[in-house]
Amino acid sequence: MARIAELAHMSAGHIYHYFESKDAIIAAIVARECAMQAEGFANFEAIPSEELLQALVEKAGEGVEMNTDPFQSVLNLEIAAEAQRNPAIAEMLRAHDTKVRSIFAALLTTKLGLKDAEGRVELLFTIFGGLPIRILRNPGLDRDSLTAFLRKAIRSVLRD
Amino acid sequence: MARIAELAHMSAGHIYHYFESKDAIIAAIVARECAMQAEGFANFEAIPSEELLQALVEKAGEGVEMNTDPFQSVLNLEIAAEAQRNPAIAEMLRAHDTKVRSIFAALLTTKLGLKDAEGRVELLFTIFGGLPIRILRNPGLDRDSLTAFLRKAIRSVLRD
DNA sequence: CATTACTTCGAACGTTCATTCTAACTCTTC
DNA sequence: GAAGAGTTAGAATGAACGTTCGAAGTAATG
Repeated sequence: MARIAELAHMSAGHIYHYFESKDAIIAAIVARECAMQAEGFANFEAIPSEELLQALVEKAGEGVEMNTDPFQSVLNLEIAAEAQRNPAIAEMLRAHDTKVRSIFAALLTTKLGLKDAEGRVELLFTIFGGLPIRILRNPGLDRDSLTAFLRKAIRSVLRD
Repeated sequence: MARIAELAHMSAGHIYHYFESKDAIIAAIVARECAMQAEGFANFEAIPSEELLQALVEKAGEGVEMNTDPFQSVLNLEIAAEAQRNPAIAEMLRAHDTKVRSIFAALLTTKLGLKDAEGRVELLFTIFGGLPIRILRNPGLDRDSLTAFLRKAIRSVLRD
């Protein structure tokens, strides 16, 4: 709280006029991150069926960039760690995950005509969700090389 | 420390006869986890070249099982979170990661004759490293369905 | 100008936590 | 069985942290 107050240029006590507790701040951060991610997924819905596969393959680079970004990757890991000890945060994360999973699976089913879309989605989410851990363990990661093979994998997973 | 003492059936003070500090306990846990993981990778080296690809595809199921195990996945996420605020732990993780990455990449290069093995390894490590986050966000994850597509992806990534 | 409401501060509080220390206990050795 | 070394407990310590609270400051209203 002291550090947050410092960064927000206010006293620690003053923060409690905006947030009920530190947990409320954390919940707000997580909610904002979930909302931002949901927005990203919403963009896919506007893409015509015949372009979707190619678009997903191309967007892989952005996904790698975003999920290995120093700020974003640290925040995402921090959120995961918080969810392990804070049931309220875990619940937020799970509800959000269920939502984006079904959105994305529906996309694959209807636009790409794929069976078992849920399993494919889980694999893709595992990969992008795993990037923060990867960059933590190997900060010198060659993003381009990884992206190249990721694109191969995506094409394979999104094929019948 | 109180909780550790309770689980170890000793007083909190007594623990300090075995470990210098709480950080030393954490470092020991991380070192043990790294050693166990390194052992697992060492097993691959005994596999003949012509069986390796098939073995890796088959071992995917075990990898999913292990990395979504309630204890193991929570511990791995906890270690990652710790590394974010404890430089000593981060260094251990990175040194270990460099080691296993090069072991595995050498395997792919010499036994499977693959180029750009490093990139392939990064993708595989990203996937398995991402499983703890996946199971956290979706505890109801269908492991079999995920494993099926993971095997497809592995075959694709380990092809020329 | 006076009164009221809102804003902001920072000290104080209570709790939690890792760590230290002293004293008691247990075993070994002569 | 006495002495000494190693072991264990548990209270004490001091720091860190989230939160509360009263006072001081600022703006709005009549």
